[in-house]
Amino acid sequence: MANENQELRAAGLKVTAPRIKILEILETAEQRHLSAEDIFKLLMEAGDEVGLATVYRVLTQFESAGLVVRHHFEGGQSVFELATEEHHDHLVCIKCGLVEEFYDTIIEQQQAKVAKKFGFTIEDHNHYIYGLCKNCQSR
Amino acid sequence: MANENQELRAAGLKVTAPRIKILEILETAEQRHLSAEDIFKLLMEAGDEVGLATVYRVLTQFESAGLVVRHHFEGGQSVFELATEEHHDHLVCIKCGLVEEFYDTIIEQQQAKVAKKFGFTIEDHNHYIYGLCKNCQSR
DNA sequence: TAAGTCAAGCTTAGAGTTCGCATTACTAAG
DNA sequence: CTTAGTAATGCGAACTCTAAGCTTGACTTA
Repeated sequence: MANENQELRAAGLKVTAPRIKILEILETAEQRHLSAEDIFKLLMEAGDEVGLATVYRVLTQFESAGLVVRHHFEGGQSVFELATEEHHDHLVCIKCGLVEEFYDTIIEQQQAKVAKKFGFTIEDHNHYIYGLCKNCQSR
Repeated sequence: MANENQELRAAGLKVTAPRIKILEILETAEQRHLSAEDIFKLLMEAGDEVGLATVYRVLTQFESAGLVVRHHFEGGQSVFELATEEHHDHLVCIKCGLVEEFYDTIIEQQQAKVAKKFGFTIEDHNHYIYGLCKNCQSR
């Protein structure tokens, strides 16, 4: 539990109750990918009094600090996930919302080639594949 | 000019002044990728009285009809482009907004493999590469 | 302990997009 | 060609998501 304290300090952020709670939720929730609202609701359910504005602020700070990554899946709010050491992209089920993470060396390499061909230097990329997961196909 | 009429009819859409004008703009603007606001402004400049709500409505209809494709580039509005026969993805300059289109067979193939591995059937995908274009690098 | 700094909370604001409803325009039938 | 019926437009208001302002409260440092 003092774990979060250290992570926050390491990220150069002051240790405060909202930040600890939000980090805790990100680390323990069943869903890895959560929207600000999701987190807000989980806080409410836990009986924690944190304003929605604070949730947004804290998530933005976490993003700047590299603790979390923000994604914009099709047609909805931003979702946040804890940053991992390795970059990865996402497969999203358009029916049930299931999110799978993938990393494909070949795709990454090809991306670099494409950018080079156009004279671009890559800063970032989004690669989302939308479809139906195994479960949702059979219904 | 009667060209647009036919396209609209072919798409199963009634031929109306706003739809003709918007289609015209999409076909003739220097920028292939336009936001609803962009289109609205161009209409205004041309002296055409079309409501912003109508621009959104028409674009949504065009999208449903398969005439245009909608994209959500990072951090802003949706942009629309005329649908092409062939799918393609995008390189976006985060400084000047330049958009380049690319199609990479290998990436497409790998995507299919990834989806298969996870048991997904692909419905759609977004693949945006963000970076600096040649021009913006040198400044 | 007192002063200063930074975060939290709450409300308000803003951007982007959509909705509701009265009016107008297209289409098809007579 | 005219008319009725349906569908689209225009306008404003509303809505969603997110961020900003400002005051209050908490923690740090002297």
